Amino acid sequence: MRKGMLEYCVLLLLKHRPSYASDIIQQLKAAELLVVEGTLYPLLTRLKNDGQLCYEWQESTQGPPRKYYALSPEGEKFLEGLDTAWTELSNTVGCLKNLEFRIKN
Amino acid sequence: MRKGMLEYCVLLLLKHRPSYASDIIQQLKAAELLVVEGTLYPLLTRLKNDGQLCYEWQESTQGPPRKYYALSPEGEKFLEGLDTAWTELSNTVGCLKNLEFRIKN
DNA sequence: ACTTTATACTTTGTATTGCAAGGTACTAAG
DNA sequence: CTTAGTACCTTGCAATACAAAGTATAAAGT
Repeated sequence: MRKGMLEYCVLLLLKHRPSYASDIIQQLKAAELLVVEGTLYPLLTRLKNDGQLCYEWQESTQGPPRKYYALSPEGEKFLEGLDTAWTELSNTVGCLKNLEFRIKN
Repeated sequence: MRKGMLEYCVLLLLKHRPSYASDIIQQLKAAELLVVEGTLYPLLTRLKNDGQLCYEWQESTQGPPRKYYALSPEGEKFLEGLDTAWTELSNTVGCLKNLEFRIKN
């Protein structure tokens, strides 16, 4: 069911604050969404290639440098579209659940 | 983004009322979820093969007979699991959106 | 110096899902 | 007996998620 939602969740996170992959995974885990590297890295690369994200390398005090991703202006517009889609999907499910509710009572 | 949500929506509909494919498509359209035959038929077949749905043929007054699908007891349990997953996903997105809200104001 | 550990980024192969497009079959009307 | 309407089904392709394995950098221990 989470399919396709990851993109939205990652963009929401990055709008809040630019982050690098491992950090994103930790933040999503805090929001109870488990993602693994093999899922996230290709997603970030794809969003960058599509122009929705940009990144810059930053040194780390504890290991190799990190790729900090952030939303591009294009990405912000794209995210607004996803916001709309999410709202509509939410409404649809709510509508279908109410249907179920009505029959039960 | 709708990936994986269709299954949930279809099961919600069928819990409400057993239906056949073309009718399901119409009902989903009424809930503003556009689905096409090439998506729905394989989904129904898969859910039936997994034991979540069962069906029976019923004559129609206006054309060929229809395959009415309904939830099996197993399917009802499965749907409860999806209900939980949906609630959690909703919470996760809400959480991530609030993060965004806080930074904006 | 060299190995180990921790951190971070990347790639490959596979399963699942959604969809466009095309096909089959039954019924009723002309 | 052809046409139109309805309904069901299949095939091939693209996109997404993931497991698993690989590469690379830096710091700490020996």
